[in-house]
Amino acid sequence: MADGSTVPSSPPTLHDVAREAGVSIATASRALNGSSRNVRSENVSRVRAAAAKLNYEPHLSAQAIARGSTRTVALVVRDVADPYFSAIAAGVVQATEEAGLIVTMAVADGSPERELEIVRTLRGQRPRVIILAGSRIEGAGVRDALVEELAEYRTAGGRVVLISQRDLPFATVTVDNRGGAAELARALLGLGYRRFAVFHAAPEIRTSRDRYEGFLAELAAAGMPEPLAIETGFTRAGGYEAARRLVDRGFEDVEAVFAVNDVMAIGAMTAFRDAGVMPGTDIAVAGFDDIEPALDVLPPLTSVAVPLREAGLSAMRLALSDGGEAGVRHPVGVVLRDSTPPRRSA
Amino acid sequence: MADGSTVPSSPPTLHDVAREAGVSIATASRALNGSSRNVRSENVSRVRAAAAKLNYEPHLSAQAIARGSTRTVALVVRDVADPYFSAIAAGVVQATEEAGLIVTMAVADGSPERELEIVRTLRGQRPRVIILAGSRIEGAGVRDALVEELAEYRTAGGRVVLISQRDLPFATVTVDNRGGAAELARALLGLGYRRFAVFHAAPEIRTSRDRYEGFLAELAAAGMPEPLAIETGFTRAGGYEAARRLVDRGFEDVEAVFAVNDVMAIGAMTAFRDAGVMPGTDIAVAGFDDIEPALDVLPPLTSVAVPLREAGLSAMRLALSDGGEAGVRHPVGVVLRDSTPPRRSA
DNA sequence: TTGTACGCGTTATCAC
DNA sequence: GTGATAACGCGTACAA
Repeated sequence: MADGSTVPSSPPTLHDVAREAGVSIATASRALNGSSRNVRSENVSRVRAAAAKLNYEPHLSAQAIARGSTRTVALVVRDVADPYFSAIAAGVVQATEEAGLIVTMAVADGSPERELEIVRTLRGQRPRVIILAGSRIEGAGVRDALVEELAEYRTAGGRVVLISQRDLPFATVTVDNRGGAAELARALLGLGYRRFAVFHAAPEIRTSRDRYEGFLAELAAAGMPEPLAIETGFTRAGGYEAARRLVDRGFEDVEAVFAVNDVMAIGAMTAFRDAGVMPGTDIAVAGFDDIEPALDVLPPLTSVAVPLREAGLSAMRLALSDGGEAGVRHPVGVVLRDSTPPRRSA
Repeated sequence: MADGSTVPSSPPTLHDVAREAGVSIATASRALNGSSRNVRSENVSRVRAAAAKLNYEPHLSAQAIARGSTRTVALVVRDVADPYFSAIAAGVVQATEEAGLIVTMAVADGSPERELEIVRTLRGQRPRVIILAGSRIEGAGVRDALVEELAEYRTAGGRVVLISQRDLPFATVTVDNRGGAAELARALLGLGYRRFAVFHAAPEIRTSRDRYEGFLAELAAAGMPEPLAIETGFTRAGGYEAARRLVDRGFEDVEAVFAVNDVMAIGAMTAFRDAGVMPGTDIAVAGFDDIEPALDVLPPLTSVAVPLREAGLSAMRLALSDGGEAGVRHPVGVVLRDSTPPRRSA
């Protein structure tokens, strides 16, 4: 029972490295990450060698507590599996790793209460940054509680960045949802469509509301009749269900459907087809986001391109460049495809 | 300048709570999360009230260092934006949150070296669990280094779980890739197909290799000629490109394409269509994974259903129920759709 | 340039 | 039941 015992051996500490290198703990610390260069280069290499030999890796929690700040970025999304959020997450993770930081992830699942709870417990992590993507915080008291919580966090030195949620006193990266929807409306009008249905989500979801309103406003400005509005879930299943409802009630004179995001639009296309209604032929369909699958469905989906990954990158950039409540707004662009073919004028 | 100064106020500590409640730090600690029940209930509520009033949240790093263990689960994936991995990640996150733990995420981007580097620095987090999904570790020395690194981590009390990567001395959750591919081959033979092309990825990607080999083995067992193999990327772009190559060379007598995952298959379908070759009509296409978009493309994609989210859940379950090198293997099932219509016998 | 010693916020081990 | 106090692993004055 001399040395070969390989039981729960704990990882080497700075102490071990120092001993191995024959220097003090302080010197070892300085040699490995000292902001001060005041260490004899010979000792530096000695310490580095010892660290490498022992396969030493500094205990991040210990560093955090000693330094008074962590290296983590907390990301809160509605749903990782949704391509919209996973694209944003990909951008956040990339930028975070490039900055040498660590991402922690939490899923709010569309519940404002859950989101508030997450933010509350998140503070225990003492993250450097909190990024909220796709929150749904228009609901009365929860909203205020969340704002207060975030404000307190910021007062303690944290950075808050919201993605796609403006009107809150924090740095924000948005996309021009209203403008994009309006542009889409103009494009569809230009193609000859006149009677629309809009599949939108609950107004608490800001993204949905902005797109919905932008579309409506443009239609109204063009003197068009009000479109048929169907409220449903902000998901593929929601789009599918809304399309079924539309088919069931008989869609009268509706010529084109605008679903406020692509997964809804794609779900709707499949529902139409399942009901024997051919998207692109019997009814036009347009979405929003221009996620990858939009190219792969048939007919390819008309959409509004949103730089999702870029939004994630911007969020981190914003967080690191301690700007105030500034915000960046990404432009979007309509992409016309075969799901909305030109319509022969009535 | 008395009390209203709201500058960088740091978050309340246990000390503050104790003072506010009029008890000692030790009592406060015990009242909030002490495993020992030896605290007067009156004091418990007093402390709880103080904590609530101050909006106290325990410093996780401090707890980690005091307790000697963190509450984090480290997840390493190839790419968050890929629906395959985001589905797995969703499962992992869900199970982790249910267990009251925290997920950190890192992206390996398909590089074994990067993955090794990630695992190395990950040890600094002292995570309770490391989950590797979709690694690519068959490459010579990197593989051994990774195994050694993980083994060392485990010796220090950490739990390692691999998803979709067997043959390594760690707990593993796999899906029956070989069996599923063989079953798919049988099904396609049953539909009357005889001449195949297979789009597969580099053999270092174990998942791809297993599916490829399973498909080949079944074909061979049935006395079929060897299929045309095209190696490409494990992504949508890879599938697209492989399909282009197949079209360019003229695909002779190939009747059906098996792409080793759905995103490749979907990319291939789009490429075929772009080239004027109608998938399902001019050429059959089958994939693997049965991700959601498989239902939305036209024709709907024949695939092999893999319980991705379940795999993520299993991984966490495995990690928490300190089993040894055990493993779970999820069954898969062929789902025939219109992308592989029955073929009139030759 | 280096080492000693203290502090970070928390838990755990003691006495009381 | 409770309160000092010593850890935990590290950074960093301060002194040498």
